[in-house]
Amino acid sequence: MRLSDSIETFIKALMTEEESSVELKRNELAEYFGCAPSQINYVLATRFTLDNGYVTESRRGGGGYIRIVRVVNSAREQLMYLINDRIGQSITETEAVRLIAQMVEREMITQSEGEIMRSALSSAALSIPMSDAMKDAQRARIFKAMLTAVARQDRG
Amino acid sequence: MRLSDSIETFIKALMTEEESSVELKRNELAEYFGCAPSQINYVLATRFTLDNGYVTESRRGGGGYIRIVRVVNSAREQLMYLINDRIGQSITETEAVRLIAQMVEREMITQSEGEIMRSALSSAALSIPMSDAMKDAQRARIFKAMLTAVARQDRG
DNA sequence: TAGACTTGGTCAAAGAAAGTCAGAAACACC
DNA sequence: GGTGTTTCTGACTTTCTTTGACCAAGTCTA
Repeated sequence: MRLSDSIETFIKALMTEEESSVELKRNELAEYFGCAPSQINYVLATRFTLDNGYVTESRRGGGGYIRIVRVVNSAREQLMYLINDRIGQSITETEAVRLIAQMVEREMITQSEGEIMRSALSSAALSIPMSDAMKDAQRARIFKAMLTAVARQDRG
Repeated sequence: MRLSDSIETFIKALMTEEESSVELKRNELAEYFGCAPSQINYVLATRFTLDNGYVTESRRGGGGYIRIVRVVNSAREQLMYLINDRIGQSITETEAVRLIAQMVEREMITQSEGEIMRSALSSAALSIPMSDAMKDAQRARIFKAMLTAVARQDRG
C-alpha cells in the first residue's frame, strides 16, 4: 500500500462518527510514518481538500499544529460548481449580482451575507485604476474566495 | 498549550463582566509563569492591542505596574471609527484579520460573515499582478465597502 | 541631590513549528 | 521502452514564540 494512502487512512481513523476534527503535529506524524514532513502536506493537498469535504487550518512556530475538519454542508456541491465551473476567470458585476440573488433565494447564504458580497464585488469597491477586463478578473477571484469561505463552513 | 496563550487566558480571566481593567506586576506575573519578564510584553503586544480592543498603560520604578483596559464603543460607533478613521487608504491583511476577529467577538457581525470578509480581503483573492501597496489600497476599499453594507443594515 | 534600588521596555537572536517548490523516484499505460 | 502522472524528499522559507542582555524611568535614602 502507498504511504499516502496509509497516512490518509490513519487520519480518517482518528475522526470517528462524532469527532469530526483532528489536531495533529506535522513532525510527529512524519516521524511516526518515517517520512519527510512535507509528505504530510502532500496528503493534505491531495486527500483532504474542500472538494472532498475537508478543511484544514494550521499554525507555525512553537506549539504549532495542523487541524483537519470534516465539513457537512448540503450546499457544498452547488458552491463547488459555482467556484470551479460557473464563475471562471472573469465575471461582470451584473452577473455576480444575479448569482448572489439566486443564492439568497435558495437560502444558501443569508440576506446580509449577500449584501456584504455584493458590496465587495461592486465596481465602486474595485474602483482602482484598472481596465474593465481587469476588474472582472479581480471580481471573479474575490467572488470565488468568498464562496469558498461559505463552502468551508459547516452548514448542516 | 502555548505559554503565551496561558498568559492571555490568565489575564482575561482577571477581567470579569463588570471589571473592565486589571493591574498587574510584570515581574510577579513572569515569576508565576516561570518565564522571562519580556514574555509578558510579547503577550501584550500580540494579544492586547488596540485592534484587539485593549489599551495598556504602565509605570516603571518602585511600585510600578501594568494596567490593561478593555475599551468598548457601541457597534455603530465602532463601525464609523473603522470606516472613517482606522482603515484609511490602505491596510494589510494581518491588520484586517485582527479587526474582523474583534468584530466577531463583539458580535457586530456573525462568524460566517467574518469569514466571508476575511477571504474577500485575503492576499490570495487579491492576487492579480499588483504591488503589495496596491493590494493594501484595494483591500482598504473593499473592506470599507463591506462595512458600509453592514452599517446600512441597521442591526440591533 | 547623587547614587542605589526597583521596575518596566526594547530589540535582536535563537528556537520551534509548519509551508513551498523543484526535482527525483515510482507507477501506469500505451 | 517511452511518456505522462502521482508520490516522495530535501533544501530553503516563513511565521510565531521565548529568552537574555541592555536600557529607561521612577523611588528612596544617605
